Amino acid sequence: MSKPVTLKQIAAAANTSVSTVSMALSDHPHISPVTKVEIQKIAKKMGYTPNLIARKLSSRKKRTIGLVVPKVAHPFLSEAIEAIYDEAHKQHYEIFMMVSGEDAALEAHHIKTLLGLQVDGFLISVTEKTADASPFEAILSKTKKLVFFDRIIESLGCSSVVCDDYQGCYNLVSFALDNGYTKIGHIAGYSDIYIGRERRHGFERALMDRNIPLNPAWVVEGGFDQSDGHAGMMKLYERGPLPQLICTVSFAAALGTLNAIHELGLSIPRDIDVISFGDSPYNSLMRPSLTAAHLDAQGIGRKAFNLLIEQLSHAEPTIEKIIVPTRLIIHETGRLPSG
Amino acid sequence: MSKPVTLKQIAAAANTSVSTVSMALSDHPHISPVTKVEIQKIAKKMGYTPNLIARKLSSRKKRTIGLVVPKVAHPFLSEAIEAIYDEAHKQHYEIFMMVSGEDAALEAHHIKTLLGLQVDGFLISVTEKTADASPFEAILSKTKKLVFFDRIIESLGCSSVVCDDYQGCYNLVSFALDNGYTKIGHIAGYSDIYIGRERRHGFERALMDRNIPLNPAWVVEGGFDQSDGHAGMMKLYERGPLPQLICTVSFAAALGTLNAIHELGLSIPRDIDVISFGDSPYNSLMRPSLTAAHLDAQGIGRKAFNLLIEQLSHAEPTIEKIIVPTRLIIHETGRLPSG
DNA sequence: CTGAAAGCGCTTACAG
DNA sequence: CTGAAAGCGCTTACAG
Repeated sequence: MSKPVTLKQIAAAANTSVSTVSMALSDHPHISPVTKVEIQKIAKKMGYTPNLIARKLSSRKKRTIGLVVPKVAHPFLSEAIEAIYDEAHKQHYEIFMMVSGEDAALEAHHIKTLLGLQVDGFLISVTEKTADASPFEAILSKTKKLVFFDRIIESLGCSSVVCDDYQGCYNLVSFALDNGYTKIGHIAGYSDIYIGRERRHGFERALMDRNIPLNPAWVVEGGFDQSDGHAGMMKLYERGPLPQLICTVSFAAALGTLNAIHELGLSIPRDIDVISFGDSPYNSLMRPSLTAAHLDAQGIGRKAFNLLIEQLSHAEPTIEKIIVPTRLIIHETGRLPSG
Repeated sequence: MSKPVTLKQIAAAANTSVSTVSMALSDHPHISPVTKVEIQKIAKKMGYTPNLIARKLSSRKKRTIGLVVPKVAHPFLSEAIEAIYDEAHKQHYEIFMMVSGEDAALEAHHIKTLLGLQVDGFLISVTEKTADASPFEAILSKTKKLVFFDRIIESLGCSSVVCDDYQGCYNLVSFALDNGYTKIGHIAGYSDIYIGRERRHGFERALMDRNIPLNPAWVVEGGFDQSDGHAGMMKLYERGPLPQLICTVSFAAALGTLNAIHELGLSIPRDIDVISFGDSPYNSLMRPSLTAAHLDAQGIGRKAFNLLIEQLSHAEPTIEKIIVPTRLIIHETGRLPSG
């Protein structure tokens, strides 16, 4: 490493002091235009790159926020992350992102690191397994701001931005009911996870509101992944008479469900039909394409960032929960009840 | 912000000096076990979190690498990013990631920021539009290490990790040829972009090696996105007699091509068939599922990281280019030539 | 084994 | 308008 150029060296070259150079380079009003131009020219010629680490240490403002996510290669999260980065750049903030890999211990470790990196605030989407709230309490106890997005910890009473799991699933199932379906099942997530519970409630409420009995044998919990959808479908099949239609808790679960349907030699919509909470850009290319509730990942990312920035300006902690509606995407499925 | 606890405060509480506390906390051999335990206990009780910014400034080792990517919500990149983060964590490195959003000016700006953040080295996948090599030369001129992955700048003669675009496309097209196809078209990227050129060469060479004439009317360049695939297919249709099969330059382009085929009322494989350079987890769910060349995004990310780390240990710059083979995924398409 | 001191590269009052 | 000085919180030789 050839040593980088420092203010000191520029000061020597310009025959002036470090503080003058510092002020000149940051366009401080106390410095005369002439010397400013002069110094800036010299700095450029010497190939000066300010040491941001030193700047962060000595100045009050950090303009950095810590982002902790469970995954990156994930249809929802990758979009939310991109939106957060974009929004941060527009507002001249830096993002330090850490990836927990669905590992709660690693998540806690990353929070500690980010705290050490002196971020102004946190944007966090928790692990599937996060149970211990103490890492988050540590953030709050240092009076740093924290906004959860998508995956939250309810017990903490923090600000958060989530999609409307309950209403979105309610609307999705209602669409099928409006089209004449009555026997509807649910391949669900876990009820001890917020989004799983909310979606399931939406499903149940849609049936209740139309006085349609809920058949417990048609509801199976198991997770949010493709393999969980596959396992769920297999379990429903084993249990006996199938419902007419299944609402899956995620798009990935829908894919697994479709795979299972395929393997079982069943056909859609004759034997069974599928609608999905969660959409994908690939959906419209699939045969059949699935009627689905679309989550606004970018909107959630943007809103989470802006909510955090807003809270940064208030000294007293305020709690705000933003619920972003889902959008019903009507495709081929969910429309033709099989007699 | 309640001020964070510092070494100074711990030293006061422990009735000792800052340097002793510093050494005790970092388990330095010069400190007696008794005081170490004592100090560590006090530090814990006071809720000490080391200021990593200060540590980075005063110590030689940074163990931080800068990652610059054009996008995050991208099937290949999101996987590569995740693998890089994972590998970095395993080797106790931190990643500072910046997203250029396919904007070359922003990319240059991010590089400057990362340089200011004193990263040890760079992992970069360039923008589609990156033409000016000077930001990268600036990195090299500061004798920092730089490894390109996936999207590279050839003229720079840098270390890089890419997939085998040429051979992968060659193998993919050869598969169709082996199955009896002879009239094959190519919806290509751009030839002024490395991957576009390489894939096109692979396509052409596969035909040449079997003495099959190349019909220039069946090759259309236009880009790598879904919309480009759609436009490409439309253009081919307008030009007159279609080939039997089209090899697309990317999976996204394949999706666009399929959409266009659908709109045109054509059927697969009767009227036209499609194979794709680039795969997707959704592929197997599609009807038809596409025979495709699979890119090992995780492998490329991991190899790029490890190559950079290896180079960090050598003082003299060494140039190494790693080419990761693609894997042929045989699905429904590319197998049944229509008479 | 412990501590005083210098230094990392910058910013920011404070004098002049 | 310019500069000397203190300080950000740590690490690292160097004495003792």
